[in-house]
Amino acid sequence: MQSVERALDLIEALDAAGRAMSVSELAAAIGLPAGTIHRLLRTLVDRGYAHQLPDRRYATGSRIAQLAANANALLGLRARPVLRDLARELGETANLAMLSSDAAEYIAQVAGTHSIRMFTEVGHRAPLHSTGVGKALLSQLPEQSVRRLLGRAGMRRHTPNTIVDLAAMLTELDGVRGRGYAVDDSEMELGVRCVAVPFFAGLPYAVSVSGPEPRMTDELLAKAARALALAADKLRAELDDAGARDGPDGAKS
Amino acid sequence: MQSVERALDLIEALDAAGRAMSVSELAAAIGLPAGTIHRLLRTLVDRGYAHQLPDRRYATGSRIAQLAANANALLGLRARPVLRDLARELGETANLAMLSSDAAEYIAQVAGTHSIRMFTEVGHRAPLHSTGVGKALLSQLPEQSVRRLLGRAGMRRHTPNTIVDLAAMLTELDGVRGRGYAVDDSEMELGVRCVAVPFFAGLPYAVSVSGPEPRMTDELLAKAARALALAADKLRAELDDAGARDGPDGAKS
DNA sequence: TATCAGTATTCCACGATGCGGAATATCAGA
DNA sequence: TCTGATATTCCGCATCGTGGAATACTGATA
Repeated sequence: MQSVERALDLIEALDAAGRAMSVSELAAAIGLPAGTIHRLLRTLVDRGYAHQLPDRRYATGSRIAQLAANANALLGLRARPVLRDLARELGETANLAMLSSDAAEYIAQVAGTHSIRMFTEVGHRAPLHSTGVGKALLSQLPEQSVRRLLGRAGMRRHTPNTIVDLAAMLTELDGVRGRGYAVDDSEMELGVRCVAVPFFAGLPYAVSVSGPEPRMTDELLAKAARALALAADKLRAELDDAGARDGPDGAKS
Repeated sequence: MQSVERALDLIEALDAAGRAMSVSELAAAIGLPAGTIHRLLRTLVDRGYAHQLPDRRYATGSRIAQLAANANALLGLRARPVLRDLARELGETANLAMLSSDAAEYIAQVAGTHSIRMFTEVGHRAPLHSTGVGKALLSQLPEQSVRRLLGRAGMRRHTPNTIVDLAAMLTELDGVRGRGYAVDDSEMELGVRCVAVPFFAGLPYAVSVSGPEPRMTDELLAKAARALALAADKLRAELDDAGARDGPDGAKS
C-alpha cells in the first residue's frame, strides 16, 4: 500500500537522521513533493510518531519509544529457542546482545547446565570495549564509528587484561573480523571467559556463551565459535523481519 | 490520512496485546473487514513492522526494536532543559526514568552542583521496589499489575531499609498516591535519599532528584517535591506527542 | 521597519489507489 | 476424508490520496 509505505519511509528517514529534519530535507531524502510529505507528517504528528520543533523541523516522536518498551522483550522471546539449544549443547550460559547507543544491551539469556553459572540481567548494558559481545558489536562498525563510540564511552580498565588503548582495540577488532568471533579473556571480570559472534539483523547484534575460566578451555572456545556461527545465522533469519525485503541476506553465511 | 491511520492502529493493537493476534482478532479490535486488515498487514510484514508466525497469527516486528535504539536517546535530549533547571534550582542530581518491562530505566540525567554528586548511568535499569523512581512508577499501576511485576522481579533486600514485603509495599504506594511523590530513604543504597514524582506520558515516567543523606534534609525533600511536581507537568507536555490526540491531559495537574 | 527569498502550509481538481464484499484456499479437528 | 472457521486473493468502483499551484510564514538583510 503506497501511502503506508511512504509514511514508514518518513518514520525511517527521521530515525536514520537521528536529529530534526526540515520538510525540504525529507522531500529530497524520500523523493516526493513537499505537499505530500507535509500531509503524511501531519498524520504522524497527530499520532505521536513525529513531533515538530519551534523552527518548523520535524523529529522522531515519543510514540516510537512507547512502542519500544515491549519490542526488545518480544525479540528476546523469539531468540530463546536458539539460545536454549546453544546452552544445552555447550553447557554454558548463552546470551544475546544488541548495540544500543554506546553500550551492549543484553536482551535474552539462557543459563547453562552447570551448577556454577553466569548470570547477567536482561536489559543490562555492558561496556563495548571490555566484553566479548561488545567487541563483536564493534567489529561490525567502520573505524570512524568505533573511535566516536569509544571516545564517548571511554575505555575504563576493569581488570589487568582489559584493552584500554584505542590502537590496540582497533587491531583486536581486525582479529575479530578475520576469525569471525571475539573473545573476552578476563577483560571484564577476572576468571570469566566469553566467546561472541557478531551478526547484523537491521542492527548489530552478538550471540555469545560465557563461563568460568577453568571450564572455558581453548577447546571449548573453538567448539563454541562453530556453534555460535550457526546460531548467528538462525538468529539473523529470526530477528530481521525487514531483511526479507532487502533480498536473500540469509544466503551470505 | 485514512490508510496511514489504519496502519498505525494495527501497529498499536499488536503492541498493546504484547502477544500474537489473528486476523479476526485484529479485525474485531480495529473494526475493519478482514480483507482490509490483511492488506495492511502485508505492507507491515514486508517492512518488518509485523511478522507472521507459522500458525498464521501476527505479532510486532523487529523494525520497531530497531527504531527504538534511538528513540529513548531523543526523549532524553528533550527532557534535558527541564532536568537542568531542576538540578540548578535544587543543587542535586536530577533524573528521568521510565517503566521498562519490570524495571525502572534511566533515560536522562543532569548532575547537581555540589562536588559530591550522584551518578547513575543512562540506560541503567533499577529495581522498582527499592528506588524512589521505581515506587513512583509502581504508584501508577493497578494493584494486580504491581503484584505481577514485583512477583516476577522479586523484592530483594539491598539495605536494612528496603521494603521487601508486598503488603507493606502496597501500603507505601497508597502513601505515594496520596502525597504525590515517593521517597527512597536509604532503601537502595545506604546514605542515599531520593524523591520522585510520577507522571504519565503514554507510559509511566518518574522525575526525581537524589543526593547524599546529610544534604537531602526533610526541608529539601519538601521543596524538591514541589519543584518536581512542576517539572513533571512540563515533562508530560514535552514527552507525550500522542497525548495531543487524546485531549487536554495537561490540565490534570 | 520594510523587503525578499526560501520554505512551509493549504487548497483543489482529478484519477489512481485503497476499499469492502465475495470467491477461493488453507488449516485444524473430528 | 470431511467440515467449519478463518485467512487470503480477486475485482469493480468510488473515495481518498496525489501533485501542482496558490498562499502564508520566517529569518536575514538593507
